Amino acid sequence: MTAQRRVVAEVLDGDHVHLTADEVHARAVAKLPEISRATVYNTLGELVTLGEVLEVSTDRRAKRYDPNAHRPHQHLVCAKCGAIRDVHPAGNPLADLPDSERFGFTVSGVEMTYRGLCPNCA
Amino acid sequence: MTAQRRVVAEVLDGDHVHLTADEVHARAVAKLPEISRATVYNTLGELVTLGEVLEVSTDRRAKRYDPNAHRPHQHLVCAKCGAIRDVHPAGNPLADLPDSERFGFTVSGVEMTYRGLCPNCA
DNA sequence: ATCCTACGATGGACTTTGTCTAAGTCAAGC
DNA sequence: GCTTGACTTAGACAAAGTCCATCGTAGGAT
Repeated sequence: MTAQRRVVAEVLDGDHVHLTADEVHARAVAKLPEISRATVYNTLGELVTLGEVLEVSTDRRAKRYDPNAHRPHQHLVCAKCGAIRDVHPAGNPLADLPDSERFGFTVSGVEMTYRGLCPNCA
Repeated sequence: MTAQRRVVAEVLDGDHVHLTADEVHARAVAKLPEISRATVYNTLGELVTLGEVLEVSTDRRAKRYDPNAHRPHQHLVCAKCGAIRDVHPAGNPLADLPDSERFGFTVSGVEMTYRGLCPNCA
């Protein structure tokens, strides 16, 4: 556990946090000016491998990193400002895929992205 | 309707077709050698605007273009080889998001990506 | 205390995907 | 035969991410 890794972990702390790698880097630099982009990417990659952080791709721009890796959830995204909320749909979406629609695949998970407008943008 | 646009439309024809822009370009070049990348991008963008083709982002690499724009569907992706199938889950995933989980958003749609292993890779 | 070693950090080059722009081409209409 | 405008082209550019050679440093060995 180096200073660099501690700083990255500190930046990724809180609820409804969905920062891009660049945003993580910018905030890490504020705490530790000499930290490099490569180190932030490496550390984020390790956190993902350890299962401490989830990668989220709600748009085709940058990956976002979600420290809420402990409770399964989906995402709700504002089409205008990009705000992201963690949400918990009812039911089990995996069960909603009939065998006839599985084409012999071994289905192990599903990602859902709800789209809409947040109260500010609506 | 120019030769270039016709070729792009021809490439995007069939079932379970999910080509990247580069793949579309490669196949278009096979039919019309002088077609440029920019024209393929422009034409794909127009087809998306017209609602004839859907953009699909199942991984964080390239966008894919799905000519099956007429019937709503979701996608099932092999984690290993990247094969993509169109699928039709039962139920209405939009209705599964309780009001208490909407945070005041006006929710208008949802994208689902099922992940698993295809028969070949399993 | 000094030297060695190995791991992690660093910066920069590189890759991929996509967009933009300036210039070129072609057909239709005057 | 020109002009106009839409479409196409090639290449430059941008954003996000990965890769790699080098550098620093902490901890162990002498």
